[in-house]
Amino acid sequence: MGRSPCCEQAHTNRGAWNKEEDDRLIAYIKANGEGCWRSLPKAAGLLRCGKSCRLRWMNYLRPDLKRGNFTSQEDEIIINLHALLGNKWSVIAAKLPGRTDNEIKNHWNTHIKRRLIDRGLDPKTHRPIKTTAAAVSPAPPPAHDFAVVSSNDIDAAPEEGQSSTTSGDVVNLDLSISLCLPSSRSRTAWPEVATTPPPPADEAAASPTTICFCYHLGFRSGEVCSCHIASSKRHSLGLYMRLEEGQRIANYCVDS
DNA sequence: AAGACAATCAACCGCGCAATT
DNA sequence: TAATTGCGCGGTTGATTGTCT
Repeated sequence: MGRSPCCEQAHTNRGAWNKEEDDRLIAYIKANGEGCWRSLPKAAGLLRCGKSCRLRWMNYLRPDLKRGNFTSQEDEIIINLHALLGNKWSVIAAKLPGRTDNEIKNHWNTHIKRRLIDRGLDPKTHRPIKTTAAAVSPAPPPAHDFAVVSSNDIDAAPEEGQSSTTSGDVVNLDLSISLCLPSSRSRTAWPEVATTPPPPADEAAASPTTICFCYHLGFRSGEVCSCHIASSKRHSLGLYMRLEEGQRIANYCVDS
């Protein structure tokens, strides 16, 4: 199955956007809203492909975007969500109002990743980096290979202004988070927590193997997953997570 | 002052998926 | 059912800016 190019490359501008192009795009979307990106450039009088227009709007021109440096609180949220979700930048961005997936991805790659390495943590798995002996041992289990955590293992929430992850050996997670399978719209496999297909909603609510992150991350039903378990039932579910030896869990709530 | 190098981030690319034809 | 289209995502690139020597 062939795939046609998204636009007529020969007749489109590329590279950095200029002020006039930005103004045209803003004016058009203000007047007409976000519609069909493919037809937008022509309608707006832009020599850009629709994809480029969408990217420019989403990542730079949207009025609700928050510019400027990431706060330490935002960093913590990113780290926690990345530990749970991996490189699901769009999902992470959905929990940080005013931030885009591209911005978060760049911030991760340029700042946070290095900071984790400096702390001796593998930025992919969020676990302590093993020394040479580990190089010849089998690959470590995936970051999302979870086990049940008893509530007795939970530390109190960190004091205000105190970052539990900065202590190095504390895993900073929202223990009210649970996980469900991704929606059919999701692009790639989600962390392999639930290993069986999702049971019907009623059954799922009672099953300890069917848990939903998304609800507790503040997403509405069906927003990022296909789970429709009644919200009242989801609250009774717990977090399943594997701990490395010596690791502790600090209670941390993503929703402020 | 100038060149080399590193860091940053906007923009591009290719792909997967769902919807449409 | 297969082909096509459009959107959105994650990974990567490259231009710009900052810092060091």
